[in-house]
Amino acid sequence: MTGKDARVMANDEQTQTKSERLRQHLVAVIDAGLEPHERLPTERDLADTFDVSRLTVRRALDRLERDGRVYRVQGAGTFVSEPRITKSLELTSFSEDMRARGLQPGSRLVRVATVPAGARIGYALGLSPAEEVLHVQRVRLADDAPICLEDVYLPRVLVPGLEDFVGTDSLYDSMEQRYGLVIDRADQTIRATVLDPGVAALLETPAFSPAFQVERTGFDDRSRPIEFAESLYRGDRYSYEISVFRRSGASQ
Amino acid sequence: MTGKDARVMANDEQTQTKSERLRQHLVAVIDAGLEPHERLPTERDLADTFDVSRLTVRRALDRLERDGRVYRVQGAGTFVSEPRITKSLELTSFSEDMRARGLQPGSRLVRVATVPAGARIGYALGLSPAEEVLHVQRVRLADDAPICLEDVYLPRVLVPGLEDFVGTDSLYDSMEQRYGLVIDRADQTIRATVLDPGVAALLETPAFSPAFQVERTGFDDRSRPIEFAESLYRGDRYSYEISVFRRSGASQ
DNA sequence: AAGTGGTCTAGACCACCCG
DNA sequence: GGGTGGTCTAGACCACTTT
Repeated sequence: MTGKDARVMANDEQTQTKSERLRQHLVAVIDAGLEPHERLPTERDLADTFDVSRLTVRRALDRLERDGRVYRVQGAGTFVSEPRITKSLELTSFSEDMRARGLQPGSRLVRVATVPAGARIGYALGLSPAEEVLHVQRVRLADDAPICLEDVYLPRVLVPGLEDFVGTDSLYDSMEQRYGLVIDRADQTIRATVLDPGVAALLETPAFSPAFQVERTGFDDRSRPIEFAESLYRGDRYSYEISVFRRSGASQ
Repeated sequence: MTGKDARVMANDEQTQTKSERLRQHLVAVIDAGLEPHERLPTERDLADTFDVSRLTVRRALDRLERDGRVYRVQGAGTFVSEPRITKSLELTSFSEDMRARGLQPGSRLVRVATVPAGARIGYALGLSPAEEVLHVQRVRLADDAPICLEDVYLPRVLVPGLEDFVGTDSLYDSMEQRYGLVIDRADQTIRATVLDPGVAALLETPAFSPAFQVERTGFDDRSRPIEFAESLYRGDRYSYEISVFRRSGASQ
């Protein structure tokens, strides 16, 4: 009963685990004034202070370490990391991505249509080539300037009637709220290319400018494909900033 | 004492934790013949079978889930994932990367020199602009065809005498074996660009071909910068294949 | 020698799904 | 309701670094 009480008690704003609340608290403490390489309290001290088990403390610190906020040295302690410029690559919507870069996201609808999937898109989505998909083509904007041309393909059966809302709402908000579709993971292939004159015109940039070509297949939390997308990003206005880590486990 | 005995006993080949051994065992079981979406034994069953605690089982499954090998559904079970085409972005050397793509890695040394860091490289490495860095420029090959032009800068004080081995050994093997320098994490910025005529000639490709420009700062396990590198990858011969995940923790 | 993080145990309660 | 994964506890021993 104590477990449940504690959980309910502290839920002023959000339903969260103890370790997640502790993690957020530690982030606040670090941001409030700890210097890089300054030592945090020991795991046992934190456990005592916040009246949780040491395992719970370690879970919070594990996440902070994965996020690059702290590093740990066995026998010595846990220390604040040097501030990072880049974050690990995350699955974010275009809108979130632009806001994180301090830009105002926007969108210009080019085409909405129901079409047969065809071989390539059908293969990516695990559909027969004859099965219908909803095709949404948009020019994505940041501060009213074109950033990328995006073609999204969704299995028709998963999103009946979605075309009526495409112009107005966020596509992914609609998918989540109307159909319960949430993309949990996406596999991407990123290529370097140059823009065809037609695409270049849509993106208001010279023909043959450098660009990223991104193919993405989005999966739900049970690894079922629910989205295939192709995007062309202006190379002069977009870059990837990512952190990569040495793999711990061998083989795979 | 039982813990230590068990650890020593099973260390025929490697020194590993119980959860890591269990993880590798499960990978072998999955690869041996489990179908996608087939259910694994329950966590409690695995704990009994392998005579470990449930937490240890969960640690193994956590890693498999992060690697995309399994997915879990609360109340239902743990299931084998659909095979993945792409893996999460990992910190690998060029050589490992090429071997993973089934290509024979190679290298053509262009320049080795000791130079002042300058403002940009010094900033990235946390050095004064006047401090000396070792500059190694190489054309990296796959199956004897040029893939990228790579400029690596290392603080001179960290790698005294390295220039004598640059032509012969793997650069990162040398750094690790001679100086104990291991890159644990790297921050990268990836841009789309086209190749200057000079670089294009080195890479044996037409001028103004599409290319990736990659800036990388490598850090050791205590978040100290130990390497700055710039690479230009031929867009026709290189692409990024990565998985991205919905972030679990909020804020950050 | 003392203290730190790394790993593990045995047991408990919760939220969720229906094999 | 019974079984599943998700979270948490209190305690233990190990490997490692160092006030």
